[in-house]
Parts: sequence; structure tokens; C-alpha cells
Amino acid sequence: MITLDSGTNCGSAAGADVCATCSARHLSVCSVLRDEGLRKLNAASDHATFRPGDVLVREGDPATHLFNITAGDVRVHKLLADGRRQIVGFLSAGDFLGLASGDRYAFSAEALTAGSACRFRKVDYRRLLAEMPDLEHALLDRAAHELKAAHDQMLLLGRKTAMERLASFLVGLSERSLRATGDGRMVSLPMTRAEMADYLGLTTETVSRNTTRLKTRGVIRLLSMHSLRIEKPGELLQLAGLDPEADGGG
Amino acid sequence: MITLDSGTNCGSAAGADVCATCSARHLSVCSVLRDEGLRKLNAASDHATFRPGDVLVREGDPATHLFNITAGDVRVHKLLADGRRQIVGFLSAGDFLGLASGDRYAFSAEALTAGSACRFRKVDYRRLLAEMPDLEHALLDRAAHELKAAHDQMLLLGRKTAMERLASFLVGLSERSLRATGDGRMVSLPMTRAEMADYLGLTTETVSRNTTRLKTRGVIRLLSMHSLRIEKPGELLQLAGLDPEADGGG
DNA sequence: CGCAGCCTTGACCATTATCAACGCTGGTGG
DNA sequence: CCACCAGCGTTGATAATGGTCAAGGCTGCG
Repeated sequence: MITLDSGTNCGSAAGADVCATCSARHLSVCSVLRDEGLRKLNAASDHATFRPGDVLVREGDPATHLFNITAGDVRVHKLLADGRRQIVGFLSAGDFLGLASGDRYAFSAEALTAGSACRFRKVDYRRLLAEMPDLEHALLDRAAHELKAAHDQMLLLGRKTAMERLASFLVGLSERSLRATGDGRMVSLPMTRAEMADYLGLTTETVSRNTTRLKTRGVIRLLSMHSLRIEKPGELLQLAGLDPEADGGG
Repeated sequence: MITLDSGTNCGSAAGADVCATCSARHLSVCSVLRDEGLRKLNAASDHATFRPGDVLVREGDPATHLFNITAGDVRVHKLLADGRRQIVGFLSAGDFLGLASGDRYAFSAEALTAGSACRFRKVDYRRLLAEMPDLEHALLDRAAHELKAAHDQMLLLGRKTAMERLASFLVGLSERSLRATGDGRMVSLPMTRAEMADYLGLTTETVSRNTTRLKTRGVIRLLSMHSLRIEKPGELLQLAGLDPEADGGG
């Protein structure tokens, strides 16, 4: 399980409007909280670190906490009784985990890499929402974005071919990379082929075969098992079933 | 296109905390709005009626309005360039349309049956949210539910067999019917087989074949083309890949 | 340097899509 | 009121995409 860094919870920054122990991306969420609001949220949160394979949330457990990922990568998935797995999202720094939960978590979340998160209890979160309309507004925005992303993923899973799925996935990673690092051509793949497959509704073999196909066509170049360079962005967009002019979705 | 009932917009109920021209299900959303809040929302909304085939929202158009469906059934879908379609949801009375939109609609919405909706402009909605934390709270709740439903649908599209998809779909309709009418065995299908297929990531033929299979096994009984009775709910749940004990999700 | 886990490739297979034909049904007009 | 017709639904035959099973090759860590 995850490790709680005792004595270094976010509350240690109380009074300032930056969170001393958390990364910059975290602030993009928390920055709506100022003055007494920040103190309240931070007082209610732990700062937790995690290592690859650590379980943040287990499907079916009582939904007691929410997380704001501050560093590292996390995978969120659902299981069928016989073990079939669907990954519903990959989270990284700045992402929020737990919005879609009721009384019990409807998904599991596991760390892909080492990282950290601010974790707060649902009861505190509810109280905070009541006191802080700005926080609620930020979360509604975020939920709307996630919902749109979920719709895109439904289109992918329901109607795209294996190659279109892989290409769409790479385009998405490229966009995320562009936002995070300013370079949309270098893409890092913190997940395994099996995790890509379970995100795209495919098998490891199909992901592998199509990756090879992209490599052979010169659309991508593998730099290592977990990073690649997009050599022909236009072709990748076309393979993704997207207009090279369009802005992302679909 | 949809028809605006001039003179019968929701504002006609101003001052009361019920909306004279809208259905009971509508009130479950609007009931968070009281006193001046109600007057403001209603003043900002049209009451629109629609007929089968009417287009409420077209993918790619500027996202100017939000809708609260007050009667009838609506389908929400996305298209690929070559016409492949993925239906991302079926809405009925009480459902909200437009949460997941940015500057432009990322989906189309069309009426399946005759019905009506309260329609308000996004700018008014934004102002209202700022003034009414309760409304924002209700919408965040709703968005969280939709997100959970979207995750369930990703599991369905990515990992379930054709029969599991159809059975899951019927279970979902049954639950909706139970909530709406108190009877979870009678299920109405306001959509065509093609629409079911585009929701489940299948073809018309596959939906038809599996429906026949359920009928032959005595799990369901077709009463007409657009309504059926679930004869063996337990078996249907098992076919859906759900534990007969579980509460819904998956 | 060795080994475990991950990735790739190949051969074959199953599920579901596609193509095609026919039947039903409900709405419309004679 | 009946008959026709268009659209929807069902069924069947065949094909293709992607899954399964199996073997071998990397690669990165200890």
C-alpha cells in the first residue's frame, strides 16, 4: 500500500497560497483555494508517496478518500469476474482521482511509476465543497472534461479498428506530452503493452503487431521499450481517423 | 428543428418552487432552485418541444445551449468521418444534456420520440452557477454519475462479448424502468435495433441474433418490436456478467 | 552474466462483420 | 377498410479482423 509521509502533509504550507510539498501541477488544481480555504483543504489532506504496483484504490472498497495526483503515473481499471480488465484511464500529475465514485469505488487504481498524491477524506471534501464554490466549480469543469474524454474513448472502443485505436492512443499521449513538455513528438509509454491493450480493448499481441506496423511504415521510431518518437504526425492523425486539421477529440 | 413554445417558457412559474409547464422528473433537478434562484433560471430558459428525428444538438456546432430533458427520449452520438456511429447515451425525462461540452458540441443529440426540454443559454448557465452553489453541487453529482456510467460502458465496449453487451443493456433498461415505473420486468425499447447496435458497438444483425437467442431460451418475451418482458431476471444478470447479488454497476 | 518478465512473431481459430435475401409491421392512401 | 409499400428486423452464408495458443527473442535488473 501507499506510504503516508507523516509530518509532511499539505497542511504544512498553511497560510501560503502554494503547497510546499507538492508539485507545480498540483497547484493548478489547488490554486483556486486561497487564504482560509487552502488551510482547510490542506489540514484535511495527507501527502502520500507511492511506488510501482502500489494500490491506491480497490474496486468495491468503501470510497473514503479522494486523490489529487501530484507526481507519477497511475492506472485506473475495472475488472469482470473472470479477470478480463478494462483500463478506463491513465492519470498523471495534476489529475484528480475519485470524482466518479459513490459509496464504494467502482474502479481500482494502481501506480505505474513512483509518485505522490494529496489524499483527502470524502467527508472533509464534502464540507469543503459546501464552503468553497470555487473548488466545486473547478471540479465540475474537470468532470466535464473527463466526460468528454470518456465519450471519445467509447467511440474508440465501439467503432475503431485496432490500428485506429493505437494511433488515437499515441495522438492522445502526444498531446499530453505537448502540454506537459512543449514537445509533442517525444512520447513516453510508462505502461506495458498489456496495459495499452486493456485500455484499447485489444490484446497484447494486437498492440504489438500494430506497433510494429507503424514502425515499419516509418510513422514512429521506438527509442526504447517505453519511449518513442513520432516521425510522421500527419500520417498518425490520419490513421487515428482524425482530420489532420481537427483539434483533438474524436 | 425543435419548436419553441412561445409564452410557455419555464419562467411562467416564477415565484413558485415548482415549474408549471414541466414534468415531475424535471423538478428533481430544478428543486434545488428556490425563491429568486428559480426565477432566474426560469427567466433564462425556453420550453421546447421536439418530435421524432428532431435534432437538438449537432456535433461541431458552437455549444450555445444546455438542455434539461423533461419528457421523451433522446439519443446522443458521435460520428467518424466515414459515417461509423457510436451512441454514447440515451436520455430520458430528468436527464441533463450538454455538461460535457466545451466551445463546440462534441456530440449530436436527436429525438427518438416526441418530448420536451428546458433549454438555456450557456452564458446564463454560467452566471447562474456562480450565483447558485446548490445548482453547481447538483450538477457535479450528476456528472459523477455519468462518469461512472461511462466507465461501465467502456468496460462493456472493450471487454464484453456480444451477448454480455445485450444482456447488460437490458439490465440497465430494466433498472431505469424500475426507478421510473416501479416495474423492472417490463422494458420499453424506444430505439431501433440499429441504435442499440451503435450503442453496444455491434451490428444490427448481431443484436438481432442475440435477441432471438434470449427469446428462444425464455429469458425474455417480446411483446412488440419496442417492448419486452424479462422472464428470467437472474439468468439475464448472469449473462450480463454480473453477480445476481450485485447492485448494478459493472 | 543469467534469468524473469515482457515483447514479438507465427500459425490457427472464433467471434462478429459483411453481404444478401426475405419477412414483418405499421403507416398511408386509395 | 383494405392493400400496398417502405423501412425495419430476422435469418443465412461467407469473410475478415482480431483473439488464442505457442515459441522464441529482448532487455534490464540483480
